[in-house]
This record gives sequence, structure tokens and C-alpha cells, in this order.
Amino acid sequence: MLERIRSVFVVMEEGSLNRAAARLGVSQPTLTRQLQSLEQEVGGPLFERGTGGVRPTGLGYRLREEMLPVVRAYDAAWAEVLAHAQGRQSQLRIGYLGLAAARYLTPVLGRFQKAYPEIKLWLFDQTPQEQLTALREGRLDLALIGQEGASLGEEFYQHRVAKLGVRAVLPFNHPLAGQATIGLARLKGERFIVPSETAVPGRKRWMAQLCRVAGFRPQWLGETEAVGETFARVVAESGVSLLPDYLQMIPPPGIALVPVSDRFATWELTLLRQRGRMSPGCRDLVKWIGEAARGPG
Amino acid sequence: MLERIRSVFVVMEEGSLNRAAARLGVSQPTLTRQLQSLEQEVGGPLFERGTGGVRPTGLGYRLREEMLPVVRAYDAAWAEVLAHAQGRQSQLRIGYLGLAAARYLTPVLGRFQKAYPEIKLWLFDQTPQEQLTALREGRLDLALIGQEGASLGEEFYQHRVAKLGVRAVLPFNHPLAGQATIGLARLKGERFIVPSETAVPGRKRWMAQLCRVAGFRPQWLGETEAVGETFARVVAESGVSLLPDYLQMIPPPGIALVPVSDRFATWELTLLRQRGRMSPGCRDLVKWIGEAARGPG
DNA sequence: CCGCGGTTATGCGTTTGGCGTATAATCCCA
DNA sequence: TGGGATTATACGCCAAACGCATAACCGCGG
Repeated sequence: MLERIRSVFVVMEEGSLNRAAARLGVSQPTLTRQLQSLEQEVGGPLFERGTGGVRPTGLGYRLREEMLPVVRAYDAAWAEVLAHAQGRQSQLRIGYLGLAAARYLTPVLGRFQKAYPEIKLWLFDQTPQEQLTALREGRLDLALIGQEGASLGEEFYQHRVAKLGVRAVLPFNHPLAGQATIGLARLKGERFIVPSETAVPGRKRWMAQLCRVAGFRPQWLGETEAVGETFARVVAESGVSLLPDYLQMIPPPGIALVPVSDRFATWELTLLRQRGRMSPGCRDLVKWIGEAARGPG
Repeated sequence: MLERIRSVFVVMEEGSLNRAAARLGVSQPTLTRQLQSLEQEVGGPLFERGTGGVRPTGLGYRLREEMLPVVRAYDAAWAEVLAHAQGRQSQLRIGYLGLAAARYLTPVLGRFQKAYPEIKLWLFDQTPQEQLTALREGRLDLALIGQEGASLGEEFYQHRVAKLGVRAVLPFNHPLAGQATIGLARLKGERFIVPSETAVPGRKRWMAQLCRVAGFRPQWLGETEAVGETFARVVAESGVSLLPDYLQMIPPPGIALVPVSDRFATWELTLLRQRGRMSPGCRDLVKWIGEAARGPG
């Protein structure tokens, strides 16, 4: 059908079925029939036939006006898809959690841009849930996400980047706030602030699992939509929370971040990507992020 | 090809070739082969096949991201074309010469909007040349244009709207400026200002023709790009010009518009439209403009 | 351990839609 | 009144696409 429409453009340029057919590499009767079938589908004549050639009708002009940008967009989109298929990716879109970026993502970006100057990097600071839907909609090529993505191993490929420790989030005046490290069991009886399932899917399950191993069942004080809100409610409502130990993270005022000493208290930083072959640029980026995370850590 | 791409969307929604084939009304083997052929053209797999269904690859997601807006645009454009073919035009775009509009176009617009409230009228104040190219590109449905369009009867349909007289454009201090009417022959020896061929195609030929019938050959003083420029140069360089007798036209300062008395000195106001069937709205508009022009005139 | 229900892939015969060649019908112009 | 254009039609052929039947594979549960 698109080819028929393209033919219409050529016929309008040439003003003659003969010449248009020559340009299109088909015979004149074929072009005539193509046009007839298209006109039947549209429901009106696109050209007035004469002995000196063909002249567009208003409908023909209208069709070109409406369809020309569509055909151009189609060609551009098709070229993009072909480029992607051949690994000649022109862009790489990475979703990340603001907290994790500075330590694991930033150091690699300079190196990547030097090695692949032709690839434009897009960075999106998004919640894990946003990253997942963006991955599903194809708006993202990579997602730097936490352990919560483990359950999505079916849906996406995952690369383990680093295994982090855990820090307890305590209000500054909490009795344990001054400790260098604490065992998770000492948080028994505390009431936990947890991100909502829509904001950070799986986080609640992860925290519950840790508490279970530590020997108690956590009581939930409430759910939040952003990490800043978590901090605020920990302070305001004397709750506690658990957070992956992103290195170099500065605790906000009123908050103490105390490392959890238990060996089992870990959190996997994983990189999710869509199924299928990786382009060389993407492969290197994944590799380097892994090195940067494991090397100095 | 577009149908293949649509199929990809459905398969991504369903996650299963079986269900997608059912929704698409084709057999599963057919859908499998369609997908295979599309993947071969793209140059990479769009889905990973598993025993539990299919999962999109990055390439598949990318294809949907690129092609979904294209397909939507295609559908919208197609609907527009179909509507146009059935005469259910949602808009009517009219080009007009500023000078002629007030007298012939404005009175009809109110009536038209009452009769066809669902049709959006677009009015474009353009030079005749601009109107012609706009007609050719399908950006205009009607063009209110002068006799210069007569030579284009091959290319477009024309409706004679009115036959106007002619006025001589004279500087205010010209010896003939005070006359009630003049014969064209008295302009012999004057030097004429004429719009350029690109601004008002055919106008120069029309003026030459009138002068020839009046018994002399005009001398050209220069060409202008707009009617305001014509007035300015008539005053500044003591030239003369000829203008269709748009009724109710107010002469600008320094200019006298003297009616030409010769019977042959006429100018046809014509309405050009693209070839092919007219929608009812367009037909009425053309009819009413003609009535408005002939009735009181 | 085996079979059942689910998946996708493949082979085969048929159909149909589209193409090209040859030809007709028409018009403009010399 | 022909010659050189034009577009439309008739006919035969072929290839692409479809559906049916079946193969191959997987997971799960008895």
C-alpha cells in the first residue's frame, strides 16, 4: 500500500503514467492497475486521465499533502530500525537511580564518550518502576536498578554489577545512631518506612526478607514515593528504614546511616537490558560499569 | 509491510503468536512466517521465541517505538483522505487577493458558516502566484484569482465569478487624474508599472493586450512585487498602471483611480479549483460567491 | 517417568493477486 | 489523414502468501 502511495507521488511529479512507470521500474499497465486499485480503495479518482498525460484531482493533491510526511517519517523510522539492527546505534538511553549514579555511572561516561564519540548518551534519573516501564516501551536501552529487578529475569537480561552492603536509616536521636555498625536484629520492634511498590518494586519484599533472616517480622509504618520522603518520615515519625550502601552517600541532616554488619545483608546492583543482541557500544558500557563497580569497591 | 508492522504491535501486546494470530484473524503459521520475513528484512530478531510465548528483543521494542507514531499518522492521514473522497471535507482552504476579498468573499463567509458549521474555513491572503503553487501542492482548495488563471484552464477547473471594469492608476497630479472616465488610448506614450510575472502571472500580458487593442504598445517602466509598491512607484516615478475595478476600493493618497471607459477593457474574476469532484460545501461556496458577485454588481 | 496442554516452526498443496506482453481505443498535431 | 503520443484492457504466467497438518520442544502434574 505504501508503495502505491509512493507511486502516486512519482506520477504527480512526472504527469505521465508512462514516464512514471519507467522511473519506478514497472510497466505502464502495471502502474495503471496499481493506481486503479488505490483509487478504488480511496473511493474517488486521484487523477484525471487525458491523452496528454494525467492531472491530479483535488483528491490526489490532498493525498499527497497528507501522505508525503507520513512516508518520509516511515522512511526515517525504518532507517533507524535498520541502524539499530546492525548495531550502529546512534544513541544509548540509560535509566538510573539518582543515588547510585555518582558512584557507578559517572566515572564510566567520560571513557565511553571517548571510545564512542558518535553515540549520544541519554541519562534519565528515574525510579525503578519508571525505568521498567520505559524499558518495556523501548524508551530505554539500559536500566541501572537494584535487586528488585531479579524477579524480571524472565523479561529482561540482567547483569550483576556489584554487591553492596546495607545501611540502616535512623533518626539522629535514635539510641543506635551513634554505633559504628549494628546487627539487623537490633531493629526488631522498630517500625519501618518503605518505598511503595509502584515507586521501587520489590524493595518491601527485600526488606521483609532481610528482617526474616534476622529473626523478626518488621512492622510497617508507611509507604513513600521517593527517597527524600523516606528520610523525612524517618525523622518526623521516628521510623527506620534500610537502604543499599551506595558509597560516598552523604546522609541528610537529622539522619544517621549506620552500616549493617550481618553478612547476609546485601543488595545487588544490577543492570537490566532488553533481550537480544547487544551493540558493541552497549556491550562495552555494560562491561565498564561492572569493572568500575567491582574494581575499587 | 505496514500490516507486518501492525502485527508486531499485536504480538507484543499478546506475548504469544497464537493469541495474536487469533486477534489478527490469520493462522499461526502465517503469522510466524510474516514475522520471519520482517525479521529478515530488518536484519535481526524482533522476538525471542520460547515455549511460553515470545518476548520482544531490544530491536522489537525499538521498532515499536519508531513505528507506532508512524502507523498512527498513517491511519489519521488515510482517514482524512477517505473523508475528502466522500465529500465529508473537514476544512476548506481559500486563497484570495487582499484587494478582492472584501467585496466578493467576506459577504459569503457568514452564510457559509451557518450552512456548514462543521467545516473550518481557512483564508489565505496570497499573491496569485502563491495561490497557484499552493493549489499545486494541495495546500489550497480554492483560489480567487484573476484572468491570469485563464491560461491554467488545463491545469485547474475555473469558474467565472464576475467581469469587472478597469481603472487607470494615475499619480494625483496627472493631467487626466481629474476625469470621470478616460479612454485607454489616452495613456499612449505613458510609461507603465506592472507587477512582476512571479507575483501576478499573466498580468503583464493582460495589460499589453489591452493596450494593443487600444492601438498602442505600452512602454514598461518597471516591475513590482506588490500592489502597494505599484502605487508607490506610480507616484514616485510618474508612471501609470491598470488595475481591475474592485468595487469599493479606496485609492491611497497621491493616487487617482480613473475608470477606463472602453468596452473591451474588462477583467475576469475567476475561482480556480482542483480537478475532480467537488464536495457539497465547496460547490455551494462557489455558487454563492458567484451570486454575490453578479447579483449586486 | 510419561503424557497432556501449551508453545513455535516447517512441509505441502492451493489459491490468488500482481506482473509483463500485446493490443485496443483515444487524442493532438502536423 | 496518418504519426506519435497517451491511457486502458485482455490474456497467460508466476511467485508470494495462505491454511492445514504435523513436527519439535517445554513445563507441569499425576
